[in-house]
Amino acid sequence: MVSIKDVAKEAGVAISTVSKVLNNYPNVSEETKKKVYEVVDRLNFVPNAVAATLSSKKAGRVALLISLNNKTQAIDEIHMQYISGAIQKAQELQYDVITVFTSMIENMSLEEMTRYFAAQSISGIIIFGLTTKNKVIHKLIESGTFKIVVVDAPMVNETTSSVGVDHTKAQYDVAKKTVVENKCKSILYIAGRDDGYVTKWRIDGIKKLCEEKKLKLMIKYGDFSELKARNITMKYAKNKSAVVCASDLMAIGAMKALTEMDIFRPVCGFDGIILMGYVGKQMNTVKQDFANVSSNAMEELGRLFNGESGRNVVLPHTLVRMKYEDIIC
Amino acid sequence: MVSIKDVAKEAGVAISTVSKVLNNYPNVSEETKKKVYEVVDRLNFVPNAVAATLSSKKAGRVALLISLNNKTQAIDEIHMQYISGAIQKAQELQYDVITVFTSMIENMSLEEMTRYFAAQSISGIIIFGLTTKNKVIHKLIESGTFKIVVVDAPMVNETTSSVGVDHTKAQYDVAKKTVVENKCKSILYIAGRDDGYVTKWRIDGIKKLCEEKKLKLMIKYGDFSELKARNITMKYAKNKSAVVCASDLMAIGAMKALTEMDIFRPVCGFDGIILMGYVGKQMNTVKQDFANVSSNAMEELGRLFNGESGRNVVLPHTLVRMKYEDIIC
DNA sequence: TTGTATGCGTTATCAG
DNA sequence: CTGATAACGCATACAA
Repeated sequence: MVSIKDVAKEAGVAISTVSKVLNNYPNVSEETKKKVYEVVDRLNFVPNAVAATLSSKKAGRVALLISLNNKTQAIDEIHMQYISGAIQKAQELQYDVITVFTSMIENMSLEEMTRYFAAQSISGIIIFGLTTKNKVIHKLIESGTFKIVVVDAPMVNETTSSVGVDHTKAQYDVAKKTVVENKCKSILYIAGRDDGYVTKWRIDGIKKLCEEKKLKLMIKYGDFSELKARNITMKYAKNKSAVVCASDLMAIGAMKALTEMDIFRPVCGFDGIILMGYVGKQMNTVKQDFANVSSNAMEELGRLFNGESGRNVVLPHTLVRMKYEDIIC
Repeated sequence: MVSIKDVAKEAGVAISTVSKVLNNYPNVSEETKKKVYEVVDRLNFVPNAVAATLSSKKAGRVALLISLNNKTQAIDEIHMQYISGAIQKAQELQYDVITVFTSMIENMSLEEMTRYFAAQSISGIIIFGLTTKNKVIHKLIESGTFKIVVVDAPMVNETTSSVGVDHTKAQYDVAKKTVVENKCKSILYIAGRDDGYVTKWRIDGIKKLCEEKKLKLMIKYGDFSELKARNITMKYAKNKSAVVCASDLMAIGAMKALTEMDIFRPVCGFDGIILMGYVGKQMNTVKQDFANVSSNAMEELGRLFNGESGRNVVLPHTLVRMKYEDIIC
């Protein structure tokens, strides 16, 4: 294994000089730079990331904290996009990434959780799928021990940023399009889980629309469950003129129910997952670019690492109709 | 941050003693053990994994190498299962895990790739989705530099194990069931990509069945593409009595084509992905437990770390019919 | 501009 | 059975 020592010897300079060249320190002559780079190239040297993080005080290791609480694997697509987007950007920024599932740390106290991350020299964490119920993680965020970026949750402080689309506006937009297209008068809204931040935001969106358009609105909680959405639809959709759902999966459940009931009601979803293309009928949905979201989250973490303070980052969304022809390949 | 030094001081022993206690070295008195553990507990000490891997010579960091070449996100489910299964088991075995996508290393030479992993102190690699075309990775395997477990590819040597279901038998089983149920006489087989190892194995399976049952067999390569499977079906399915596909996605494409052609032919798939439940009609498919596969791969890597030599590990598969009622929740 | 020396938190090899 | 002490590979304050 060729180390920085070998490079130094071969180039006829000191270890520290090589280190300086590699880390772009200002006071190094062009000549030695060239010399060092030549040897680095020739010996095919890559600095040992483990040694670097041990030695350096500066941030560079980040943990992806992912909740796999939902049993349904149909949304694995979303997590996978999150992971690959984050890892891609991390490589660009030269950060190391470890992936952690909440199931691995769910019973820890704040102390234990802090140690757990500290033991891995983690300096930043990106949290996906945080609910209001997870108290320990909230404490972790408040503690300020780590730089944290939360996706789709309104946590912002000196060491914490939040990243995500504007769920209120997105829900408003997609519902409006559906309602206008079909001249609807009353809406059955199937919300997510009451412990989810996005749930509240999206409800705000649908409420705003209904006030503006003077539509009657009934809100039921479907817990992001396809089955519950199905049952709710069976029970309440008949005398409504549209079913607006807070997720694609619930929209699929609602649509299947309507088909069975043999009545037509426009349905719209939220997320833009590929699965939507397979269920036969088209519908409007909000398309989030999940890889882009987590890529942005990683960049935002970079800002925090550089000493800047937390903020709220809003990412764009688009409205789409997904049909089979679009997704087949 | 409490370190081993703090523990040593607090317990009134030497650093090395603490280390020995923590790593279960033989020659330590029960008394000092108890003393050390008490302090470890009280100070909530967790050894720094980064420092440990830098210092220790022993294997403990593994890379998950994942191909995301297919555009279709419908199979993200599979990758996600692979990842979570591997990480779960790794935590159990006290290994560190990093996730690497082939896109990040695809243009590297053997040298560069070796450095890349070495730079991260990687000692073991689990490879998913290897094709015959990736020459550099084959060289990496032959080099013996790392302990490697390959999923679904027949690479076995002193430092390499392979893990996966018996694809030949699985293809034979699922096709047989379909053929028998429907009393078929001739088969259109839509294979995967010709550079995939599983493709060859599965073809062996269908050939064996056709010989046994004296069925006429036509084989076409669908490249695991839903669209190609669709086109192949359109072109050749009419005068066959069943369509056997080497993947669920292709089976879905075939089924959609048959529906459009307004003819019925039994179709069977391979993989058992959730998506199958959404496409309306049921069909037979092979269910692989992907999380279990990668969990086993991680365990196998552990064996290699312990100095044992490579081998071929065959995991069980099951036959299922997936319908909507089974997957909704 | 370059080199020297020290430390990061462990593990491992000795000597005691 | 226990304790110094030298690595591990790199970063960095400080000296030259």
